[in-house]
This record gives sequence, structure tokens and C-alpha cells, in this order.
Amino acid sequence: MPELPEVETIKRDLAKLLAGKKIFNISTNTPKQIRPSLKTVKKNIIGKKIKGVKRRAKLLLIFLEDNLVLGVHLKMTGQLFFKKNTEPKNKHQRAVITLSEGKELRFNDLRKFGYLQLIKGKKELDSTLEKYGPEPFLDLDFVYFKKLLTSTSRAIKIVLMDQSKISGIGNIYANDALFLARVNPAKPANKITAGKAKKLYNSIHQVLKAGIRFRGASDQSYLDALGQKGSYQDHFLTYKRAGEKCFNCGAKIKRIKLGGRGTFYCPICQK
DNA sequence: AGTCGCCTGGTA
DNA sequence: TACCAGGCGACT
Repeated sequence: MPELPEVETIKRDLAKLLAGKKIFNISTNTPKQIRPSLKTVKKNIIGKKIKGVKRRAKLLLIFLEDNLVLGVHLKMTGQLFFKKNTEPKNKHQRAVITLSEGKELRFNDLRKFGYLQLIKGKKELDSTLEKYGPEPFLDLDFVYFKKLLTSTSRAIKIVLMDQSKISGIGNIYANDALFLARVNPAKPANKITAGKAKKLYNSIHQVLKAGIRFRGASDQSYLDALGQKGSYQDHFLTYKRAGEKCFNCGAKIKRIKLGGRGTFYCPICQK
């Protein structure tokens, strides 16, 4: 599911909901999704208090006492729900962390691509996060962005979605940012002019901000920590709009494949 | 740089 | 029946 705006929405909610809660237990029916193992995670986190919640790229980071961090990656269909232990469980529930005050943190994941990962200590945290490129709202500056584009002939959309180059952009927001900037998704990154690069840089921030404002895109399985839908799906510019009219020129939005992913763009506006 | 695998389910 | 799906790591 989730790209930067969706994970950010969950993070902001969980930061409030989880602060100060104590972990009583963790259980799973899909041990493959618990790293390094259920046994190790259990041994380390039971009895620990939750200190805070952060996000790096599309990875959620739940900070515990004793320099422990529980990383959660939702991949395509993961959900993280904060619920009362009396509420009915989801059909695709994969793991549960029971908390103080009769609360639970529930990890649902239809396709089982996501995972929970125990990270011990600062060194391990650093090595876990070192693969990620700059954050759009923190340290992604235009000088870096411009240089990144001139450094490769890969299709610009592939570059935008490369987490080692820029963090947090996935398929939905890549498509929409490219539309806003009027850049063709298949265009080699190093063929993009400085002016267009600036436009694209601004568009990335614009679509991610919109995503956060609408609390994410609930197109398929994404729901926030309380099980509520976001509404960015009502504001898609190109994503999933193949055959529909371009909001700028009225031409038909086209769908192609790029890097194996569905790619949507206006063939008239995006050159 | 491009393709495949991981999984399950919805839809044409 | 075939193809599609907010991701990403391991392969060529």
C-alpha cells in the first residue's frame, strides 16, 4: 500500500496513541514476517515501554526503552491497527502486539510481503537506514536532485521511485508528480532540462503534501491506524485514470508499463 | 538496467 | 483464464 504520505499518517496517529504504552506480548501465525525471529523479538520487547514513533522512507520505527526499535514495513498490503482487545480481528491478521490498558497493535497483511523487524542499538539502526536516500521534507535539496537526474539515463519515473536515491515516493505519487511537472515518465533522467527539474522538484513536494493532507490514498487496502480511509484517491491526477480525460488538455490518459509497474500519463501534456 | 519472486485476492 | 495490485530484494 503505502508510500510516504500513508506511512506518515500512520506515524502521526501512532505517535499519540502508543506513547507510554507497555508491551505485554507479541504473537504471530506467520513467523516469516517477524525478524530476526519471533523468539528473539519476544525475548527483547516484552515489558518494554514505547517511547515514540518515527518514519524513515516507508519504514515505520517504533522506539522502545533500552535502545530498541521495532521497524514495521507494510509493503503492498500491510495495515497497522491500534484497537481494543475486544474488537473483532481482521481476516488477514498476521501478528498482534498486546499492550497495556487493554489495547493491541495489530498487523494485517493480505499478501504477506510486509514484516516486523527488531533493531537493537544505534549501530544496527544506522545500518538498517543507510540504504535510504534523502527525505523529501528534510534533506532532499535541489542541488542534489539536479545532480541525481544528470547522473543517469534511466527513465525518470524509475529514478523517482528508487528508495536509495530519494525516500518515500511510490507508484501513485511518482505518476502524479510527473503529471504536475508535465514530464514524460519514460524520459531519460539526464535529458530533463534544469527548468523542468525544478518544476518536478516542486511537484514532488506538492503531491506528497496533498497525500498527507488527505490522509493517504485508500485505493485498495490502505487504512490508517484507526481503520479509517484516506481520501487522496479522490484526487488522483493520472494514477489509475487510463482512458479518462487529462485534467489539463482533455486528451485520454495512457497506461504503459515501466519497470514492471503500471504507469499513467497524458501523451499530449507530458513530453 | 531489466525481470522474477514473494503471496493472496479482485476483476475483466 | 489472464492480468492486475501503494514494494523491494535477488537475480541475471
